[in-house]
Amino acid sequence: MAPDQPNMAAAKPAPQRLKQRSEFLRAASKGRKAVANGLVLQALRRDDGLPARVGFTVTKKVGNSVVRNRTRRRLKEAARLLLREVDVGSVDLVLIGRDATRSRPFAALIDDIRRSLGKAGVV
RNA sequence: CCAGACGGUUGGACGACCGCUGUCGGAUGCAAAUCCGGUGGAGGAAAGUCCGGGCUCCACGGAGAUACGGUGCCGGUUAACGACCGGCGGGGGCGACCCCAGGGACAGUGCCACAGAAAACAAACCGCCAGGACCGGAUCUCCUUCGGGAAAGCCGCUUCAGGCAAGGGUGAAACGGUGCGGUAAGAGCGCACCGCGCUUCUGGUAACAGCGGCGGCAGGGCAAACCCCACCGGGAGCAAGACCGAAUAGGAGCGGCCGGCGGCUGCGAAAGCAGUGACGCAGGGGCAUUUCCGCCCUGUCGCUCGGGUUGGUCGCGCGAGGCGUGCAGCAAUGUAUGCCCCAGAGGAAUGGUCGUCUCGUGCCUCGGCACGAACAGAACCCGGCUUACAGACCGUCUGGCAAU
Repeated sequence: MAPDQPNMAAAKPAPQRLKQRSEFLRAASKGRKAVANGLVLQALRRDDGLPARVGFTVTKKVGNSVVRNRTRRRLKEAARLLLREVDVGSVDLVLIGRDATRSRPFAALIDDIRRSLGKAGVV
């Protein structure tokens, strides 16, 4: 297990969260949408120079609260790890969990997000 | 050893890396913050939201009545309860044990389908019974003109007015059951036992139980139909509620009162008087404080109405608290004492990934390889109840089998 280089991580903090319902609705109606095996991505470019923000949506259709918690936590962790190395600029991202999000291999899940960002024209 | 009953505990373990959040300490910084280190971070049900409380706001003079809702054997426990514990009664099981919405049906109203004669003033469909009348039959006796006639009891049919409720049949249920006596036939009509009601005595705090006595016997079921009786109960809920922001806020309407200067309107030759709440000034207030500048509001008092409640802080975790031990109690529980501080989010943290082990299932070369890890996620807190739950472990007891 290779220890992290102290100067390489650059102490990039976790991305800000989307919190307002109106922000979610705006991303859904005006943003671009990309569907992958493990998730659905909605992306809305803001062009205001502020850092990217991420929101998560897991509906009750996916399962009970334990299942929904686990689904959202995997998405959250995958997004955190990916956005640490990929700069997406000023954009609002909404990650929507699906049934497969829970069982998808973690590396594949990260790759799903990466390719969805490309499809949505963010990167 | 097998089968079973009851109670309790537990609810995967360890490590590495990368994270989130509360808190403590330190460093940097004017500050906001950032970094480093330590430490805490989901459940037995966190669930359903079915009861009971704390807490908060609203309402409320006392007492009673009524309405509505709830509870309902007895005693105890508890802050309280519809909970719990111990009993009682009824039912089930060979047993350990389990189940029960368990006050009142002589206060009243109502319902009881189908079947059945009848479902609640008691009554009588098929029946059973002695009697009267008519008819028929055989038998005995008497009379005879030998054709037959008379009379008696018996049997049968029909019918009349009665007695009866044993038997049949219907039903979940029909004025208690079995047996013997009794009778025309029967019937608690009489008797014995059982059941039921009342009751002396005994035991028990009580529910109730036991022994005895008396009564031939009250009277169907449903109160989870209304109802009656006893007891209990204000309403809404942390999106409660409080503060900050922004506070002396500010806006609209109505009314009262007052009027520094100018302006405007009316009267007047003028001075002035009256009106007009604002167009300007002065004065006053706010933007943390002082000076200047700037911006905003503004006569004052009262009443009414509407907008704003995307933000921040508190409420918010030392509590009917947890663990251990002693004592009291059959127990629920109480009490004494020692130790401990044990989540606090807010699109909502409590995690993500990988590895080793554990357990389960499947496959087979018997040692590995795959797949899987019960139910389920705090949201103000506490006591219960209910529901979901893979597996593992412990204790007590019952019925068998075997051995001693």
